[in-house]
Amino acid sequence: MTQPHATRPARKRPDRYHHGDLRRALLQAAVRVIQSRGTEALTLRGVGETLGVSRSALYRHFTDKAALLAAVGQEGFGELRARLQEAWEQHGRGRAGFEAMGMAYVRFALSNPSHYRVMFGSTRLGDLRDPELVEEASGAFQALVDALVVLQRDRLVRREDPLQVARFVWAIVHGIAMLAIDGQLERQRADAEMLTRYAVERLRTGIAPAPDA
Amino acid sequence: MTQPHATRPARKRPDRYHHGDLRRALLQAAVRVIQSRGTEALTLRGVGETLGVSRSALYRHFTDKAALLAAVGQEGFGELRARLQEAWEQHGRGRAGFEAMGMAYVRFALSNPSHYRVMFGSTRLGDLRDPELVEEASGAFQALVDALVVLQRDRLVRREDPLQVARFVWAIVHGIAMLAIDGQLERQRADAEMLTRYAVERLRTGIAPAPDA
DNA sequence: ACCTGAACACCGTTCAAGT
DNA sequence: ACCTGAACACCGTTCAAGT
Repeated sequence: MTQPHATRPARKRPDRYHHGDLRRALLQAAVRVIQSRGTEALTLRGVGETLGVSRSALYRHFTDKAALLAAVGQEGFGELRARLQEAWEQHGRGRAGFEAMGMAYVRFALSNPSHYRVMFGSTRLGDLRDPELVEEASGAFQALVDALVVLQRDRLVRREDPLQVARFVWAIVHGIAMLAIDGQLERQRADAEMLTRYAVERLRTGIAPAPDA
Repeated sequence: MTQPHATRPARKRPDRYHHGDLRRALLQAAVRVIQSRGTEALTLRGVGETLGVSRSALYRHFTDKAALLAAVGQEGFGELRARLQEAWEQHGRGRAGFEAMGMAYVRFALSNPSHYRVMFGSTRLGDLRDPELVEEASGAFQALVDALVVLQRDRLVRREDPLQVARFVWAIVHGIAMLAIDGQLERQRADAEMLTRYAVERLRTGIAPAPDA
């Protein structure tokens, strides 16, 4: 207040030398670009420019573009896990909760298609897979395993290896999500949600005719 | 035979002006690069060079790189349909044939991971989807629908909308294939095949406990 | 420690020009 | 009709240099 408004506090100066938490800013900017304009549109020059930073400043915080994408993917798996746990807990940790998880999974993917693709695509970029990305992906998968163990305890799911059942369920929602994202379902969102509901029901009883039919 | 061997038939001259069927040659070269070194390694300059042709010759036959990739994807869907039909017909068009189709699907994807990715990824490249690619993809999907209709007739599958059942089954094998390709299953091929077998069985009877359990 | 700016080796695409 | 070769506007990455 005592200063003339020509010299603002440092946090307002866009041309200052050090950039608070540049790594975090770069990551958020990358996520924003991917969300709004797709992964193809993500360029290191572009994110640097929006942050008012040189295009090579990024290399102080990420070894290369693949590492940046791995961080984006990691962030996505964290969000996905949160959505799955919310759905499970807010719908009674039973059959309804299980269906809600499936819907939440597919909705997350369709609401963040480019981000979702990076989550699974960036594991193969770079020679060795980013261990932190793998860790976060395991966390999301574990949310599914945990739910299945509860369903098994309540005799709603066969008592087989929960990891195997979880992989099966994961493949189904991942398959639906990817088909929808890639435009293989006619009316993307509506068909994906209908298919998810159908899948949850047929997952329970199978596609063989009912015994009394 | 009457000509001296210094002047061979035109088809043997590698430096001739016109290139028999350049479009076909470009497509095959692109498939070869994608198979052996991945989609990232596919450059128009590269395929031109291996064919001894300028890098812009390609634009006489494809509107751009996305169109070339769409043609690659189209070719892949044709091969996939052939594999599915083979498996179905050679295993008795029944329950065994259905499982064989599932295995054939996943094996095709794991044997041609980059090609498989292009098949599904190139639908979103380009603003309007290549109609020939869509057509070929529908053909592969139809092989699955046809099999399900037979299974329904023989009372091995519920008599619901076969398109819906087919989408469900497709999502499962696609999900397994994508997870395996992206390195989300520990031992890629072994886990994918085990999971496929498991899926076919649980697909039949569901994951709910058996009625007499 | 952190960032810059020029340079390098790549891309896809276009277009006037050749045959 | 079909292809060439130079040019253009982009990339990611490196590295000596600045503060």
